[in-house]
Amino acid sequence: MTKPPMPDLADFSPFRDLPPEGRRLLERGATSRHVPSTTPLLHKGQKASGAYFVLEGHLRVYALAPNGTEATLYTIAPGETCVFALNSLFNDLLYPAWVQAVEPTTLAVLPAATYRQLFAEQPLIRDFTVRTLSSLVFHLMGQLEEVHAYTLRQRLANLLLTHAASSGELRMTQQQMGFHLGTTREVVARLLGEWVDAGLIHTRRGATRLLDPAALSRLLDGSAPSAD
Amino acid sequence: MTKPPMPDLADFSPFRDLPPEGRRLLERGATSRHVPSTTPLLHKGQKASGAYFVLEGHLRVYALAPNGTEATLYTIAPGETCVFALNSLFNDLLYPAWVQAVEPTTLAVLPAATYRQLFAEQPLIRDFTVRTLSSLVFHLMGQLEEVHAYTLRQRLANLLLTHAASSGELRMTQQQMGFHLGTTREVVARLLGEWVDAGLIHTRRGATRLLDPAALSRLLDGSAPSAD
DNA sequence: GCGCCTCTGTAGCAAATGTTACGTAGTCGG
DNA sequence: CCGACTACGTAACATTTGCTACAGAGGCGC
Repeated sequence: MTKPPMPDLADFSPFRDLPPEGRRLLERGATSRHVPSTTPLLHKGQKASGAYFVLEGHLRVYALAPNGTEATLYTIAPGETCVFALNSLFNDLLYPAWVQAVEPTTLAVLPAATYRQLFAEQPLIRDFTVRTLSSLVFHLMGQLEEVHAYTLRQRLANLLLTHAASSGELRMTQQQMGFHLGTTREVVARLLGEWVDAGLIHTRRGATRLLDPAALSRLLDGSAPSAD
Repeated sequence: MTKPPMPDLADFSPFRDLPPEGRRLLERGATSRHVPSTTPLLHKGQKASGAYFVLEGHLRVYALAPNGTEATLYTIAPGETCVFALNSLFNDLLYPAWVQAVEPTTLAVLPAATYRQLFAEQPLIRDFTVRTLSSLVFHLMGQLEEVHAYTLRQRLANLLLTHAASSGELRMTQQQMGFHLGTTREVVARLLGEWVDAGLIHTRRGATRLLDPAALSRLLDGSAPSAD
């Protein structure tokens, strides 16, 4: 198969709309990098060397517990940036989590100096930066609240409801769901099992189909957890 | 008692170092507001109307679970800003948590328009904003990781170690520790009780004294939890 | 001192979650 | 069809955490 057209950083907002001198900076500084699936990109404690932008694919940012269980903090889709980079760029803080490509991913990397210059000179980049950081704060606060406020059962129901494609099917193994929620496969299987018995969902290898989304939603508030 | 000198926003970094036209903006726009202790400042879902800066006192940002348990997300000390405001300023997102004064607190409030103008015109304010957001992202990621990766026992030990004053004493009721960690007083009492028996700490009304910080630190990694 | 309030210590039970251990079923390549 | 691999189902058990209930102890005002 022929290579699909190589995406370019300059095609993405906000870089697309930069004035000429901004684009010239990009062209001079940006490099591109391809990472195969499941490749770890960044370790906890490592220092990020520049601003990373996802052009194609997906990155996953996750925490890793001493006992080996993972928990997804957030994911980064094409057109978005790894805020860890921004963090390190402006703060000299070490990155507090791990990053991994979940599918073959193309990144653009801007050296810290270039990004800082863009930030100083280009209002578009400033707004983009603040908005990105700000959304992330919002997202993280939501996650943090979720962990404290909801049971695993509720969070799993929420995962199914929010991530199911329009077809009503979530294509994800139970192991992946476990990682996502910071728990183990067995626990996920147990909970899904309950719902299968109750006729709310149907499971098969690698996917879960929602049969009664309304009933799942109801699980989210009522604290009465199981069927009795 | 005579009023202590009223702190002023213009005395704090980065406002202190603004050029004259920046300070003029401040003087015209900033208002000051005093909040007594334990006053709720902001509800979840409310929209923040401006940028808040703490001049005196402390604010606490927390999540509130349906069952009533709280969990501190972060606190805001004098000289710091409520990033929620920044969030709402730039993103039109609703604030995802609650805010409360934990002691009598004086705030400065900058209208959104004023802050946006400062951000656009003053490099100092830009840097301050990004650095603030960025530290918060860092902090929240750390918290999120902590919740997933460590047991309550470890998180409590960590709380004692990191928050104890230089005297080796933490002035906080067990109820407050519970709120902080998102659990209940009884659970805190049980864990502290273990450590009292083991001679690691000494408790009295309203305070906990560390007797053997080294032993507490050791609890943080070894997954062997209790004494046996 | 007395009453009232808040903070602490403790015990026992219930629920949620993690762990261990195995068996089954789908998928793929030969 | 066979073997290997991966994903899933399930059961029993250990641990952790939350919840209820109550008793004692420190502090404070009267």
